[in-house]
Amino acid sequence: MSSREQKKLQTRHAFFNAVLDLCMTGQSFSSISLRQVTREVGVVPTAFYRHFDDMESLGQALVIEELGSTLAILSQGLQIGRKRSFDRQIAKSIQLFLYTVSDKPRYWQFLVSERFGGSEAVRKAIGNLMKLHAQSLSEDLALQPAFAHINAFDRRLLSEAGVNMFFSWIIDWLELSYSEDHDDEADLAEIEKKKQLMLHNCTRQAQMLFYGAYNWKSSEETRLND
Amino acid sequence: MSSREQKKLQTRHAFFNAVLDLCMTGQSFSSISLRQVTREVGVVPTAFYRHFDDMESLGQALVIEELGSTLAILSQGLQIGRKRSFDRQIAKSIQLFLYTVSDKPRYWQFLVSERFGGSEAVRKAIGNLMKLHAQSLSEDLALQPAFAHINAFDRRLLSEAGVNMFFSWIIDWLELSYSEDHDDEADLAEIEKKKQLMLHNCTRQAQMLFYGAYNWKSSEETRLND
DNA sequence: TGTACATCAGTGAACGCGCGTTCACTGATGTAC
DNA sequence: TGTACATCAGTGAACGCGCGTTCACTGATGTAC
Repeated sequence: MSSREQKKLQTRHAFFNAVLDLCMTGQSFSSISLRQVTREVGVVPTAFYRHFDDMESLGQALVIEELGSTLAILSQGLQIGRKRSFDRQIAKSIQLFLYTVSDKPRYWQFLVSERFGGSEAVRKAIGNLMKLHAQSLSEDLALQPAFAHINAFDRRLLSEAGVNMFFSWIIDWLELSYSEDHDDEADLAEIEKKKQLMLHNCTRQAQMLFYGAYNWKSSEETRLND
Repeated sequence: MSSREQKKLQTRHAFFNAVLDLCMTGQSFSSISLRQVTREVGVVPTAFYRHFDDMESLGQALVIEELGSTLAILSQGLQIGRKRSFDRQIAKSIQLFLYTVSDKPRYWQFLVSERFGGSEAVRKAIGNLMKLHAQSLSEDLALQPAFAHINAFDRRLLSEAGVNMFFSWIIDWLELSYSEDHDDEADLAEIEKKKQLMLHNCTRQAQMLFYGAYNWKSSEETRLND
């Protein structure tokens, strides 16, 4: 790759980083202006068009090129169904998940905030990502003997419910993580206690869902009408 | 109440409606401008300040004054734990929930989109609403014999997981509802089939969670460390 | 290797536009006597 | 009931500002011979 191409890719990543940083200041992606982004990157506004058609394309590219790999890494790490001890595996997986989230806060904050946000392209890109993630979780669960009695369709439903549940924790968890950085040291113990409590509660919620699935009979019809 | 006060209240509601309508066009609340709202209401931009300090306050008031009652009505209608037949009760409750959502699409779309959106005041107001809703669901569940063995703490966790699950369906459900209005008549049967399938899938997801809770032992500790 | 030309990421001036907010105002409604 | 004054929701002109996008440009990097 030529040094010119390298430099361009570098700037492209700077655009992604600028968006993520700006989104951490409390504003949503659709309220961020093209000029704000270029200012953050350190280029002139017109340079934007060398990389993207408009903000919508930038957001879409960010999700597809940057956030996709984050989710993929998580999927690979989880492997929730690969181990024997089903019970402890849930607790460990939740722990891994939440600390993965803390590790790249900007990525997860963006995913959650913009999942139902103002940009259609971004919404769709995130939706696709989550479907892929649910698919991958579903395949993992298929390996777990405890779920052998659940058919593929129900396993997919379970995975989607699981992924949605995991995502519902992210914002609260990140808020706890942030307070860790800003509060004085005396409170650190207090925050750590809160994090342990949240880990505990999230694990319990996940257990209710997955125990439910464990006790589930795929053969049983769900009738809607009386 | 004087006719002048009545007129003012009317305009205040017109502001709420304007925001909801504008949010249905695909843009997020934080990207809507003050002038857009006043244009939609049909008053001059400066008239805005007779009612609200800024857009942030408008959003907050909208959630507290308008959307709170919507959720309250739903809670009242659900009463998920009040009936004997626990199994069928889930199916009926999901059905009621989704049709409540279709009934006031703008309200639910706003709640979901802005739950993690760009306005802190709105985010917090919606968070409070959802906590209240989870609380009310938890109290309902306490009346259901099937959950008598679950302690109050776990019941609260279950309720929060449930409310999050319900909210995760809303956007997909509304998209189905919208397509009903816009597609040609030939496809109506197709869409109705999709809605029935989604009702079926949502019910199954809810059953997994609540069956899980049914099989849950509150006495069992959730240990996090090895 | 050296030269002449092509490419193209980033520049900088300029544009018209919608924005939030100020201010002094109008005129219908409400109140005090 | 009639009059004189107060209130205040909505008006309309004006402001300075940041916005997205256009255009012709610069100068470093890449390529062909």
